[in-house]
Amino acid sequence: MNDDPHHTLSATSDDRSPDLRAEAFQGVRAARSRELAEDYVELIAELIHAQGEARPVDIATRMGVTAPTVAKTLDRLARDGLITRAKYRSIFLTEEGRALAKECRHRHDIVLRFLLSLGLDPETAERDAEGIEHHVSERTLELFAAFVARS
Amino acid sequence: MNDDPHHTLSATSDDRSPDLRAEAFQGVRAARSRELAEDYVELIAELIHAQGEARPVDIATRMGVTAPTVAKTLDRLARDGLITRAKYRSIFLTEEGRALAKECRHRHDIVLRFLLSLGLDPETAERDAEGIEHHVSERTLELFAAFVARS
DNA sequence: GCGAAATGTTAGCCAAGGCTAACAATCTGC
DNA sequence: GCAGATTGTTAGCCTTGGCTAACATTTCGC
Repeated sequence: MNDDPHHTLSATSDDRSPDLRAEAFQGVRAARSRELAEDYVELIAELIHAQGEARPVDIATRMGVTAPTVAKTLDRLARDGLITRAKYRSIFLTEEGRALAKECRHRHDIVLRFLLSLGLDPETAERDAEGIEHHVSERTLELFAAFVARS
Repeated sequence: MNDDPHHTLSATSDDRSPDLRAEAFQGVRAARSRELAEDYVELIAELIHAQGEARPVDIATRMGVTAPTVAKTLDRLARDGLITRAKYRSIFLTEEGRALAKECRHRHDIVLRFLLSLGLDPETAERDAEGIEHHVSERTLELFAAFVARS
């Protein structure tokens, strides 16, 4: 797997070409730029389900940010076609937003259940899942799901 | 594990208090703000090991960004005490930078080996590890390491 | 050792995602 | 139905992390 005789840095030293490496980082950056939108859409879907509507104040509370930050982010989501909103009214997901929410929920669920299967306590599992879910490829997700099913 | 009779949203519905939820997101945001610094420091350590020195041009190539972006980021790292640099000279890690690099390398290794143990192909494993490593708690890391050792 | 190529820096632009302060609208209780 | 509380918006500021264009320095080839 690795015939570097030195082996000093690590047992999994990264000998990929700089280009491949650069691609990986670009992928990570792309994922990062989607993360916030995914978190919002997922939360909005949840609020609509749980309370019948999604209000900025509830989003702010649950995201741990201030109301103006929520307003600005919601404007971006609307611009990007994920939600619709009217002044002083609660928020609705577009078809596209609902699709994204569903997909995120699915990924979140699998990651969370995977971590729980490994034996992680629920609170840490929830925290880690929140961060990890946006960085898991389709292939990895399948492996996680298979592991959960097997356990 | 979950006695919610509805069970309509998901098998792992999130009934944490809004405050706990907000904390989780704050943690994720904190992790995000550290990510770039960690990636740079890790890469700088690697370059120093592999080539004897870390030059901005190599960082730019491997991170997939332009030279001015690297320059600006390096200024922030210097401001934050992770590296030292002189104009037109190559980059050095401070004691603190070296410690961070070591820690990151360790986390990266475990996550990567864990993904490989699950049966993921090396290229995808490397890509996913890059994104995941910053969002894995100490507890989770231990579980990953234990899994690798067991397999 | 000089000129060209490679590398590094500076200036200035942009968008995202935070914040506070100030104001506007809606909702609630009486 | 109005006053006060709650909620929502707007304006303006900041940092981060991207970019291009322009310029400065260093290094390399000969």
